[in-house]
Amino acid sequence: MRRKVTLKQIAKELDVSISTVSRALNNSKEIGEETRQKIQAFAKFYNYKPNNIALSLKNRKTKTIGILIPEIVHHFFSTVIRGIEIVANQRGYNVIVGLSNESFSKEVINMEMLANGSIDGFILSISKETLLHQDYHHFKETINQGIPIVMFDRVVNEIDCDKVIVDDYKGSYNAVKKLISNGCKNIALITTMDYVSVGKLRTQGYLQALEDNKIHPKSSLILKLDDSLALEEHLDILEGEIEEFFNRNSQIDAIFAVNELYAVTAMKVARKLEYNIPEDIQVIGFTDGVLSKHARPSLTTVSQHGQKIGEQAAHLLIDRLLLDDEEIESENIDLEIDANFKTIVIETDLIERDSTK
Amino acid sequence: MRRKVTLKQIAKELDVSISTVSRALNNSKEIGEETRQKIQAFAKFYNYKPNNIALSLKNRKTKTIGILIPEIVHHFFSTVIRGIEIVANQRGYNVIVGLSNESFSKEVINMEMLANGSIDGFILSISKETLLHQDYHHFKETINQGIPIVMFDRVVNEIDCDKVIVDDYKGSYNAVKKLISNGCKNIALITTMDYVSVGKLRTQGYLQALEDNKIHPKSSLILKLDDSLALEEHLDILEGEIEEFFNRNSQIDAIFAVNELYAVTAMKVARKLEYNIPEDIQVIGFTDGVLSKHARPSLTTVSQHGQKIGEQAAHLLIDRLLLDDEEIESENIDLEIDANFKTIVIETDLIERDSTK
DNA sequence: TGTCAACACGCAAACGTTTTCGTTGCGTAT
DNA sequence: ATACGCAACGAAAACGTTTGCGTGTTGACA
Repeated sequence: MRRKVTLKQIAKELDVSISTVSRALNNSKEIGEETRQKIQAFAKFYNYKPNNIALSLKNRKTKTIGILIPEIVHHFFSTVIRGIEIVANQRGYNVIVGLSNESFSKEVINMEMLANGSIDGFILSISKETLLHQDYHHFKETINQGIPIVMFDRVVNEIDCDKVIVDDYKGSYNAVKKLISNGCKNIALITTMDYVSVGKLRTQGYLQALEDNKIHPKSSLILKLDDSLALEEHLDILEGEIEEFFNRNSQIDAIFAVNELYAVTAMKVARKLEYNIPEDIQVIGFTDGVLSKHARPSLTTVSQHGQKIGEQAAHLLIDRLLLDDEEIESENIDLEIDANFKTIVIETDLIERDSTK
Repeated sequence: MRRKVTLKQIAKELDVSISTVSRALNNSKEIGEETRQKIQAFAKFYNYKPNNIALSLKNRKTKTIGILIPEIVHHFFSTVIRGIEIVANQRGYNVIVGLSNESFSKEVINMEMLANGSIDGFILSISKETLLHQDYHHFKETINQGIPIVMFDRVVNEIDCDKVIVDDYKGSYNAVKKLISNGCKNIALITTMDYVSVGKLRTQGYLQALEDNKIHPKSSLILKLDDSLALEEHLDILEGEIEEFFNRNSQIDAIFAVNELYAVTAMKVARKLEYNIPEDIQVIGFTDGVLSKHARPSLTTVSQHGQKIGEQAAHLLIDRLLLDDEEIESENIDLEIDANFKTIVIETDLIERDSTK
């Protein structure tokens, strides 16, 4: 077992000083050609690579970004991570992942853990519990410590930072508009509780699309489901809820669901009740995941472009990190002033498949 | 913006030495009760938290583990990550994720990047390209530098390290046995090219199950597909291949597929060709993902328990890291001797759903 | 021959910790 | 009064880098 070689060891071996070795390896022209060659050859032979931790300590930056998301076994979130990772890697950053599991305390713990020097900035999506409690002190403190945050998808106005969001409103607006132009009159909405911001926006888009087309929204056609039903183990309960919903509202001719699972479950129930899709009932879901592509019939969805979201978020964060560097170098003190936070909106696409006409 | 407070700042402010502050905060009894209280109160007020990077440098361990996987938008891999993250967090570790995207060079780059001090050990699954080239020098070098590796799922005998694998052989053996006991005579296998070890093992299990039941395997009933077909964009090609396969072999009464996608695609094609499932053709897939649960009919699968794999892998790695620590403290030099690598086999389960009788 | 660049390199500080080894001051036993 | 032990704290090294500054050795030039 041969541990990694350090500058000190090289220096001792070649009988020069540590600084000489460092400069030689960094191709400083302060070092004579001969010694430089010798040192570089030696270093190459022993496969010298500078120690990242030491560099991090010295430079006060780690070149890694922290990702904090509620769940990783989830098509959307993992797609975002992929986008982040690609850009991060391109630009010389690593990613360290923390999972909140939708829990407030885990989110706080994870954040504090990583904020103590482990990362240069965060990219995160807020956990449901945090959104419910509306307690955002950990975000504020982190930002106050000079650690930039980029939020995506589940964001919140109270926090001043860069954001990347999906146009949930327009996405569902267009989806519902599509259903209307396909001749649907009684369009049902299957959604979640309101405290998740994206759910609220998607509901608003639904309502607005109806109104703009002179259709009076009926509250009976809106099914609000508890989040816990989205868990795999409660799938049958979810089906039951939706089935009752259908039975209460036999006039339904279209369904817009705020996520993929609700949509495919609705399709499953509809077929069980002997509705034909898309002839009797047309269905559109939000979030284009693996289920939508392979459902039967394949599901028309509002695609969120998760990877692009991740890429944009990573660019935003890294841009800001580099900007901060420059400002520190130029001893520019008006850091507070030019904060200039951006919110990037990623447009959704309606991917038409077989669940709509 | 208030940057994080350091020991030095506390020391200066309270007019004591850095060492006193450090000891006071660590509750050393070398420090007088009074000063200790004072320092702790001050530290608490300014929310002092030790800098992780400095600790890492001092302790020569980072308390983070590197995960290196081919792909993250993948039910199995993300499930494994979740398992790793849970255990890692419990035991005080962070996880940093690198994606090889099935590429050899990206795997090497990522590994070298992280091996320079950023992590204490690796948990990884080998990329297809690496398996194809059979070039494992980067694993060997990493291990040689004293950085332990735990491999999962896609492992390789050439490398001596801890491993967590699925019993691919027995899993597919039992699946095929089930099909046979359900009365199937002409069981087709849809698999990948051989160089992915798990694919090979699953094929072997298939063959052995047939032989043990006096069924002569026919090569015409084995469809080997190129991996690239598994990509979303080539879905129609995949369907075409499978459709031709069906047409060549009209006697097929069961299908065993080595992954979820092949299985559901086969079901889709079978239905298109007006076979009934499970009456005419029964189907079993490997890898229990989201597709299997929601396919129509729902797919009987061999479940791999990805989360458990991740948890076991994390335990193996962390156990070894702690073991190494002890050995260093006791200056035990016979590190090489008691390597004692384990291979944990996670048994699969056959989850019976509606695609089998 | 003396002066002064230019060159090539070493010293030491700094990043933020922990920890070993002192160093005080003071009370107590001899 | 001397020695000794102990409590309470400080100085400094170490982890592995980078970098500003100092220094010695050249060579050229006046």
